[in-house]
Amino acid sequence: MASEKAPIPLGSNFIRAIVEKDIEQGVYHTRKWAGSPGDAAHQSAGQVDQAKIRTRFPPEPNGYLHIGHAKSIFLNFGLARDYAGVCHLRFDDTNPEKESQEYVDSITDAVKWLGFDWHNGREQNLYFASNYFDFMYRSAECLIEHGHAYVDSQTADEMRLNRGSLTEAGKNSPWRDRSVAENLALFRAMRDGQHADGSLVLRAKIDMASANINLRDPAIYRVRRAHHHNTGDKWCIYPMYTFAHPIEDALEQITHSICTLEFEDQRPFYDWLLGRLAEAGLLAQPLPKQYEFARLNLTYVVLSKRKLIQLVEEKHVAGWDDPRLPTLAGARRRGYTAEGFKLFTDRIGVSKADSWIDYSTLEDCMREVLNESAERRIAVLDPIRLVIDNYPVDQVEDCFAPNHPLKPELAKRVVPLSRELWIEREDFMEEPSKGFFRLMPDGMVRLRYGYVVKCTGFEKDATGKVTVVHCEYLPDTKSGTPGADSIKVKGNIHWVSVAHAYECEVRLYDRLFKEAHPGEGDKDFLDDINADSVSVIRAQLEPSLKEVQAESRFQFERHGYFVADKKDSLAGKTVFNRTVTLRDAWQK
RNA sequence: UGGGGAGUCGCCAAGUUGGUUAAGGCACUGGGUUUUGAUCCCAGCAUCCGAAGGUUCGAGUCCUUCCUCCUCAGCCA
Repeated sequence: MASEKAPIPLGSNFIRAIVEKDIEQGVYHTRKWAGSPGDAAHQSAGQVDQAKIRTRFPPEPNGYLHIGHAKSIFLNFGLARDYAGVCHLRFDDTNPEKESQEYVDSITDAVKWLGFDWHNGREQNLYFASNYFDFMYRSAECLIEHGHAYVDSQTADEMRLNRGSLTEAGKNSPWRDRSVAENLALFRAMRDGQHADGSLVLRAKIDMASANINLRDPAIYRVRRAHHHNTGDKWCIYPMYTFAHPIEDALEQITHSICTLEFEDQRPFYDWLLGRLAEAGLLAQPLPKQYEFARLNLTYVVLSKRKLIQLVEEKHVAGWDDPRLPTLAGARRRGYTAEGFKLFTDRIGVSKADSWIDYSTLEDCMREVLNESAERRIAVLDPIRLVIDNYPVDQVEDCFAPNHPLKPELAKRVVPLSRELWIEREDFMEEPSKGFFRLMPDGMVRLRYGYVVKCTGFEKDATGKVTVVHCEYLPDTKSGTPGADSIKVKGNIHWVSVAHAYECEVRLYDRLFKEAHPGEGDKDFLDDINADSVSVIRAQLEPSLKEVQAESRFQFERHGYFVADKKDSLAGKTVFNRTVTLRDAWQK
């Protein structure tokens, strides 16, 4: 047995491997944590951190979270959960012009909805980068004092010109060799509002000839007179992401700072900055390390913030929570579940390879979760009348339908049967196509949970459209009675009693885009919008569906999964959204 | 064309320091069960790891060359 290889845990990936190795080697065994973010002095006065690792999910509050973020959330919070660590929710709010409280609120909602929590005992690990502005300012002065940063008076255009190109080295700024005293005075004047927006910028002093352009004296502080959602008008200079992010991680004692691939080139600066600040005694060791994974690419949707904002602002959709949007708020209204997203992220894995996940993979995950959890109900979406001519006019009888075929303990409910029923238009064919085994002239079919009926005729209106189908029922064949199987029929259709039906609004959603890669090439992605991405219908539902709680999810048998819309449903007037159809192997 | 990454079955993705027949999931294809053309069950599904050379008793794992794709030149994140 000892010679057998250990089984590979499901969901094994390179980041888990790194974390496991770090824990095994005790890289963070002596790491301290004073109970809150802080500098070296603060943390060194604390205890050895009980959290084995600290990760963080650091969104910028400048938009709504989407499915791509779900991948990152499950990664970061999941790692913390699996390795006895904690994960911080941190708002990376260093650019006041784009950020707002609305986004902060929607983001916290979404993370909670996915089932995560940033509390660790009494510790509440919800942070804002803007709360570290004082320390960031101090760090900037520290860099200046050690000759690692300078104030540049070049214009943005000049800076760009002197940055060089991918193949050519950049040129030093004429202001690169200002004295420490002058830099300090200038930087303080920037802070004190004595310089116009854009007139001066603080730059790290590294190497204008570096092959890595991010090391060619990156800008780390800019003058920007803007009202900040958290700090108000206290500051007129704001740190850049490049500078702020590593510091945020270090102050929070993050061990594994996980981001997407496009930040790979940034890692050398991340390490450079933290190294300089740690050697100056400002930051506690061990320092956080950055790791990168491939972001999610999903077909048939757009996940870029710019495009999502455009869809919302130009009203191509009804808002950030439009059920067709890949935002988490939209997915929630669509009826997608947190469990489904968990399954999805487990299934797609984490690696550094660029990949495209087909949208159907997500839908499959939602189906899988919903199949297990959603109770069954009956709904006729495109009704035509079925009259059982040999059924007594005023008779009503109870039929019993299981609430969940896989869970008998959920019992059965009563659905009333009477002479006139609504059935699905597509369940009747005057001239059946090959393989069709539902209702057809002279054909027999079972009314699900009721009787076997034989079609005896049908009526059409002036346009040739079938309006009524006639049939006769076989009294001995009621489901659940001994004679039920006396006649075997292949077809089995659902129905709702006309006299008892609850008519209601149902929204059938489809993909927002008709192309797998919206806007691919030089097209405008808006041209790929699917004009039929939603159709609002009046459906006939079984009576038990009239009063249901918002966000209740059901499988409408033979159709798919539906959710009671949490926004537009009124008491006694539920509106349903189609989450996803059932798989349908029948090639029509 | 400089730097940094990535290329393993249709789509994802494991593959420790090179060691026997290349995990797993999804999809797909057969077959079975089924009062949802759903679910479920069973079986099948890469002599091959971007390509070509090389090292080795032995290579997806090491070396060389080449190819393809992604990414970086914001006072965005």
